[in-house]
Amino acid sequence: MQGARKTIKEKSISGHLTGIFGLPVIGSQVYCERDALVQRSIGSISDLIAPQCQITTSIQHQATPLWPIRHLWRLVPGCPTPPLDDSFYPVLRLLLPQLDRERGPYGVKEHNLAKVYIRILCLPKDGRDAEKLLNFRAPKSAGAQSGDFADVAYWVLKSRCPEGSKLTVQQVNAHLDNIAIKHALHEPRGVDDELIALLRAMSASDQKWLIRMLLKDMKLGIGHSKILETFHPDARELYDVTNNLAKVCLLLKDPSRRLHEVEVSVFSPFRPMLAEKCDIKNVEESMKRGQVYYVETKHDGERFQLHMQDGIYKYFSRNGYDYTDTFGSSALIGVLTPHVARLLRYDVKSCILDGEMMGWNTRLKCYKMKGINFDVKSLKLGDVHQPCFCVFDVLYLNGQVLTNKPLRDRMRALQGMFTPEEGILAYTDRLEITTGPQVMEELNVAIDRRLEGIVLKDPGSVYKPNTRKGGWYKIKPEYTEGMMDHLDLIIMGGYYGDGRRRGIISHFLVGVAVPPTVEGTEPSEFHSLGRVGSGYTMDELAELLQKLSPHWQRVRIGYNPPGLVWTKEKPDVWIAPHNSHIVEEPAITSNFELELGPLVDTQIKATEIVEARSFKMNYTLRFPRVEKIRYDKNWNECLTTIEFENLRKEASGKLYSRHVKPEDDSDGSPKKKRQMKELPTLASQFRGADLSGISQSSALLSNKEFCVFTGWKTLTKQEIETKIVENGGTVVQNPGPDTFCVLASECTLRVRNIAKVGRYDVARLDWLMAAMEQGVRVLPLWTPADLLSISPQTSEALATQFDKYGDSYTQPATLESLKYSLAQVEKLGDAVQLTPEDLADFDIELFSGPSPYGMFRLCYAYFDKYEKIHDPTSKEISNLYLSELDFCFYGGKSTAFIEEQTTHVVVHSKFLQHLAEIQAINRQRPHKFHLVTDVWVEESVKTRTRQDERNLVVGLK
DNA sequence: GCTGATGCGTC
DNA sequence: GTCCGACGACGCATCAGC
DNA sequence: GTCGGAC
Repeated sequence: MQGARKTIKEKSISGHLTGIFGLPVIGSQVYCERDALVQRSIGSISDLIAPQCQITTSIQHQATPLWPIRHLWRLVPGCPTPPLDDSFYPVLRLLLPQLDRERGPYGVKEHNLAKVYIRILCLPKDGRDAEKLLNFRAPKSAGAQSGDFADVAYWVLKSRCPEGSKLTVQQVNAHLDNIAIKHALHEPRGVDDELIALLRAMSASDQKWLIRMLLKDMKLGIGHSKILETFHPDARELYDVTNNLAKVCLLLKDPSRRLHEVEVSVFSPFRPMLAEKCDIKNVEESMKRGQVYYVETKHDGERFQLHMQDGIYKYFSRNGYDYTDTFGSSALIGVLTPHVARLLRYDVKSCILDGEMMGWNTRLKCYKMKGINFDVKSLKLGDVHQPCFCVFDVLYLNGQVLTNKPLRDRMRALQGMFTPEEGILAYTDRLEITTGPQVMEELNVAIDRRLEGIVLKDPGSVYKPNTRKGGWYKIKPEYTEGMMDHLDLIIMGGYYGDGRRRGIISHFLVGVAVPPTVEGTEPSEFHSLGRVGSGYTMDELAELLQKLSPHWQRVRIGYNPPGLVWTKEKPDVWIAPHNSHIVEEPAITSNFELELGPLVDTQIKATEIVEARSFKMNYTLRFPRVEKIRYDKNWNECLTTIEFENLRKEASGKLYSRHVKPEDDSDGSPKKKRQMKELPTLASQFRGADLSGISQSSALLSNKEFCVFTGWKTLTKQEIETKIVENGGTVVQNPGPDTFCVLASECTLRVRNIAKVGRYDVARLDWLMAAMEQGVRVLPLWTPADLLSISPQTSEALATQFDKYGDSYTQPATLESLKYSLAQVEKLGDAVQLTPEDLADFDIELFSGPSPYGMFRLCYAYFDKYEKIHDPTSKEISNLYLSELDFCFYGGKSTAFIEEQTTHVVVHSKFLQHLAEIQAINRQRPHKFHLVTDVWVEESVKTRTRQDERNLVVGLK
């Protein structure tokens, strides 16, 4: 059996090689024959004579000068010089077009190719063949070959192409080079010319292979690992650390010579080490007892590696693409390198760093979430966002390769390699832990901070390029059953599949129902939400298609099927809703509780439902897949637009406003069903006390829900919880939407995390204990001194009270009262430790709608109130206190000096003496600030919206 | 100048 | 366990057509 | 990124 399988495998390799290169290569002899292959394929470069080997079956012994290749290389800016000796490379790069990094993109895919072929073959526009090419996936048009463009093209070309082929491997490579060059030079005509030339010179079956090369998918039924392996036992490993097929061919010319050590090297992009997906449930059992592990935050950015040697820098993306141009090749150029060069320790002469490139908002001082209107690879100088490289590994340092050192040694080497600077260059946060609950705790911290998840690393692991099983584990809440809500969506349409799934409807357009206007009737309108094409097995798909296939109808332009509403994204075929079925897709949309650890109940970041342009709903799911096909549900039971909006708001709405919606408070609204399937339970010491048998002795805390984080003085947490219940209160282990406040005796890590999220007030236990001990009937109002952390709502409420006590915004105030209020503001500003993530939420808030109390959230202002600019010790000459107070109350930040981050300078409307000087300062700044008067602040407060600075600007030219 | 289509990189 | 292809989303660049 | 399927 084993033998039989092996034979098949070998046959497929040799078969394909034979098919393409016309070589009689058999089974395991493939690489033994390699030298012959090289000789035939490329000949000797030195004599400038090209080989005789050529694509596909016929072999023509034709000598071709090689000069075009050499010549062309020079035309490509920044291209490395080609290998100038015998090499299998010209062949291998055709076999593995996806791995070839030396030829740029062709800018041509199926659709463009179809148009080119139609044009150059002068095919009738509405004819059968044109239709075949353009709709190559549709079985009706393309027939038996549907789903494989190259195959479809072959049948179209068959009768129109010359029989024999004359092209050599070199010529093919030269043409492909030409296409890439013409594309890079934005000369589509040039690309056409090349394709025409190729078409004239090649047989139909050669064209088929050429098309596959152009599409960078050879459909060999064999992956690149196997091909490389066949070429040389070390080829794969070498490829993983170089991303360079030419180098692989060059260094591994001799199949019998093994490479003793394959190592990363400076300026060669390696394929980065990956982390294995891991469910938090299984973490504890797979952790070795007593062993130390690292926990790192998993940033949602883009993987990058930085190579440096002697002041030359290069940056490579995950797949080995060079982005040095955007980040900078030296200390003198680029958006990042000038800073990095400054921060690297003086004695670092060469290094390779691995990390995640994040976008940093310089004004809000936070990381930008990936995705929404943002690409870290295309940042420019002067943007509010700048790239920040979060480093988590070092693979090479001052001539020494570190990949084979255990992670803990590499971390030692990394330590101190550079001075981290906020928003520029950072060490990825790392914690040493030993137990499962600690991992859990860290995951929850990550959830609180709306990070993607965490990465668990074995300190003993060595760096293994391109492997997922090397001792790194990524843990995301999504990986745990029960963390997801399930959306029941209706299939609105279908799409024809590709490759393995060719010829059938393989993926779908799904949507939600508009609730019927008359209650009890069936929904008649459905809005598209997204596409989905995975999560089901082929068998499940077959079963579904069997039920659906009688009802598919072709989508025609200009005709909208009744009741189906989509926008840009249109399916190939549609189905009437009453014939359709429901699929269930998972999405994180809501609060969830882990019954584990001292945990925090909160929603995770809202990226699972994302804004989308292509669908009617204007939202879609981020990583969609079908969890279940719901034959048990009727078509009219699918999710409604209203339900979807509610789910969405649960996830993202709260992030915007941090207000609990009134309807959420009333228990009349149906609580969302949540499937908590066999979540792990927690050791009893982490659980809350059993409070069921406690009798109530006071109503002091009635209708109030508390969450106790710590003990107090001699009392344990459970004893405090008991007291709360005795006084009529309720207790939860994790704060939720109904929680009155969190209680703690000191600023523990957990308190700080809660404070960072800023949604809850955290009160000192002293305050509550004092009230309970004194036996007061009404809970005393807290003062800022009673609070460890203040939510924005409470902050606002406190501010309102101060108004009541005389600090009106319009009435003249005494110096004393102002000072008090300002101190208060300052205190609040200190207490509300908003994380960058929160600020980002406010960012969204500000740009997508007005906010009642955060209108100055993005603003950093300098108030021009002293005799000398920038000198708080000089005499005060203009009274801007009121403006400043207002400004700070409504989210602004005032600074003592004009700083880089300063967005506004506020001058008094009656005191304009400093104007010229301030304008002069502004002119020298790369980021200009707005120059406004106190009237701007006043008007903004009055209207509760930030006024356009230009309308109230003074004297700016 | 805007929009939609198309291609190419990331996740 | 591994590898691989078939799928999802985005942003950005470019180009054709309005 | 996700997933199922083949080996």
